Amino acid sequence: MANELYIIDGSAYIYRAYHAIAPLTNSQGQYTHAVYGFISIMRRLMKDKSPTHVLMAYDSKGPVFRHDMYPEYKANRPPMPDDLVTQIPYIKEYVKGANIPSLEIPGVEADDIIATAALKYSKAGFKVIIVSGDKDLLQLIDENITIWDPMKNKVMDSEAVQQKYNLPPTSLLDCFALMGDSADNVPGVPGVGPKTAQKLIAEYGSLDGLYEQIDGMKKSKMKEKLIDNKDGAYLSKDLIRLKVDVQVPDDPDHFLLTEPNDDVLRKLYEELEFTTLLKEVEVFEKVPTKGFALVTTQSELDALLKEIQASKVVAIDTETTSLNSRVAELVGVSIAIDLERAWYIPIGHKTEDGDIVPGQLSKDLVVEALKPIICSTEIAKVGHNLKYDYSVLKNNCGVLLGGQLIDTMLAVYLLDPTRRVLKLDDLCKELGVELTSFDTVVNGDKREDCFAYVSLENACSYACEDVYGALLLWREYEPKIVEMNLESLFRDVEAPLIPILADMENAGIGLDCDYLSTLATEFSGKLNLLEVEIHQLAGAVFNINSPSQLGKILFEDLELPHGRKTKTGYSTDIKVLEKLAPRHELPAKVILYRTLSKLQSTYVEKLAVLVDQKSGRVHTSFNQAITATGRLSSSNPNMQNIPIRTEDGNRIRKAFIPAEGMMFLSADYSQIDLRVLAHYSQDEALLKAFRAGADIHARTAAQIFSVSELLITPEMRRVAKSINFGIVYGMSAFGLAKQLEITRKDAQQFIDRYFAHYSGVKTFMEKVVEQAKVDGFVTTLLQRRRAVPEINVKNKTRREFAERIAINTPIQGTAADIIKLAMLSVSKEIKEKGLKAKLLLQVHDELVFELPESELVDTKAVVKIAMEDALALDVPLVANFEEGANLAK
DNA sequence: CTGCGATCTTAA
DNA sequence: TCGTTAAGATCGCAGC
Repeated sequence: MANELYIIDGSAYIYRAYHAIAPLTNSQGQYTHAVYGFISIMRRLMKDKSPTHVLMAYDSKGPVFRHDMYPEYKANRPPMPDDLVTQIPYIKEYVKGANIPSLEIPGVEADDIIATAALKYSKAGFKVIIVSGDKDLLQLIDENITIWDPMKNKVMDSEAVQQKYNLPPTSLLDCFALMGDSADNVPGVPGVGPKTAQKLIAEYGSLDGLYEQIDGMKKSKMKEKLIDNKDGAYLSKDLIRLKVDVQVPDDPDHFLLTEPNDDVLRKLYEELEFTTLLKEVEVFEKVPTKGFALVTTQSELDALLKEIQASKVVAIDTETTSLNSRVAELVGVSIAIDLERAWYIPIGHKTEDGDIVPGQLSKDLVVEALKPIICSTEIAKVGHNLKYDYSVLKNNCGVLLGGQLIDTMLAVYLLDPTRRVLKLDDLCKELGVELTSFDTVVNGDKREDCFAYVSLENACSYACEDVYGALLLWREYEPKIVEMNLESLFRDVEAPLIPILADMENAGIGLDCDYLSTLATEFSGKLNLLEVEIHQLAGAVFNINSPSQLGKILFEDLELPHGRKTKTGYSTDIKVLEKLAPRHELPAKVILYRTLSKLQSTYVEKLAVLVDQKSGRVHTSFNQAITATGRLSSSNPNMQNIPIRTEDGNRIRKAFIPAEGMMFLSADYSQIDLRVLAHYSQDEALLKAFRAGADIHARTAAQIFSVSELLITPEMRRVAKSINFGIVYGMSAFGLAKQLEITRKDAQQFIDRYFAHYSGVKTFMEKVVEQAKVDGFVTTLLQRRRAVPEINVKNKTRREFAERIAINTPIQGTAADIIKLAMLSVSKEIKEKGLKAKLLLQVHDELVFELPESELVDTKAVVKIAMEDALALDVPLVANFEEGANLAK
């Protein structure tokens, strides 16, 4: 394959970057947007094309030879704006630092350098790609020279030119000469635009041809103009013609692209404050591996134990054969006592043949020896995602990880619950330390138990790096946790929750697979029928699951009135379909199809796949470091959104069954969000309502409709319920109107009446927002914190969103705090009272237990107290119970 | 083939 | 523009 040379129209892209990006400055007031834009374009070129040879061509400063020919050349161009002038040196510095070869030649323009170079090096055997959007360069195109415009991502070759201009590239010069160029003040022939010029050159072949035969042209205004402006046309041709004999190096390898000079770039990015770019040229510290040791003999193990004895805090990490902690087998354990000393104890490393790698201590021996440390309540354990290690040690080794659990993943989550980056190696990178990645150490091995095949030495450095990394993170985060008042939440709530969540995951929940498969058969039968009916009604076969195809059928083929539009087309959501249902049978069927197919794919089919064949149960994952408010989340499967509102949904709930002799007990908090709101706001009416044990929705309805609570209709209660929920989310009149399908005016009236009665709520909301504007964050009752960075921005939409976050997070987050406290308390009580009840699920305001039927009364009493006394608010907390042989309501 | 955004639906 | 927090199925496009 021929070598490729990319020639970049540097000056043009400087201007483009300048205009494309909104003004931006560093803290010193230096404008930086053109630099940033230019660098972005170049980086995209480097990334997308990975060029080997590159030439950056610049215009020269001052007049060029064309000014000698025609003093008015480019005379109408305004001078370069001052805020761009000051950015040029930075751009040139970047090009130098990136080691992009460049040329700037006095008296000629970038186009001339490009033309000369393109011809010269294409003759030398290069494929030349000119990076430019300038049409004047199109005249250079031949079989070895193309032009690529990265902004439009369009490649121009001879064929593309022919298509656009109906002329070969060689005729373009003559064509452009007739047209002239107002931007460059090139006169051309007045009255001749692109269409006429193309036609003339196509007809006469060239400018010379045109003027040779001009006498034969039939008399017209155009003919006169052409004759009158012959000089202008030829002058224009000379101006547009590119110089092809400027001085450029003979050896094309002059333009070999070499590795960028990170020191230069770092200095530049630092000065301009390009933080994202800075990350890429950061220098990472190497992990000091001197203190890492492999433990393969009894005496080494003894020595290790002796060293640990004096430690109050150790970092620990398990290496295993699986990400699933219920089947994972221990391959090795690493332990660190400080940033200088770490050990790796290999146990289950295998050869490719599956034989045990010789020289490893036995698992039983190691577990027995480490047990006093692992289980010790006196030694705190540092680790990243300790829930996993807790489970592995319990399931695979029969030991309980004890002592304070210092989970660095939870620490960083509490410091910023909105952050998405939680992986150990990424977090270490932020601190300037690069750990060996898992992929590197297993060398791309895709087997699930790949770590077992890693050599002892490589495993040692990898595993020791992990415990080192966890210690490093804790050294960084601990002072911040203290400083931000998060210590108690971390130590007394999140950390002790780890084993509880691990136990819930390990317990799983029983599934009636036979029942589930009859359900699957029934649903798929119904879906097939519906599919046929829908296709018949539509008069076409299409994918019902595709909103775009469905939209086309409904609103184009059937010509039904469309509602809301989305970014990509017509909306076909449930609201739209319900509106259409009275007009046509099809949307009604689609609603049925959608709900059933959702149940089928998300629940019926997924649960059957996820059921553990060994236990007959599904084991969800409870994620403790995901949500912005402090709630848990659940995945694989999500046990927090099992359907409940519809009959078919409830049939899915029936598939969950307790073990033999056991039953389910579900306990849910009554109106926990509104009770938290009452506590926060100290609103008299709200406090009174909850203290009186009132039906809060009915009471709200009585207020906003000004009638006795006894006369409240279900419809009135529904409206009140919507408002009560909406309040917690910071809803507007618009939102309420949409929800209730009433006018905005009516909605506003409801809201006004609500706030008139619950005036303390309004004050509370205003205060929270006001405080957030000062602090930049909000907190829950247990000091959980969430930053609200956009609370003071100019953009109204974003600011109002931040305000709603500021209102909702303390409420939702405090409710999350409370149920976490309840989980801790209930687990402790169950253990102390020797009850057999097991906590299986948490669904934000609900706890689900599995327990022996014989212990129902006792367990209920324990759960009630644990939940209702979880935290003392200024209103009572109330838990309600449901029991049964499945999860149906 | 993989990743990702958009749309839609499920829950509290 | 317009109601918070999640998970996940599916489509359809962009890029490899």
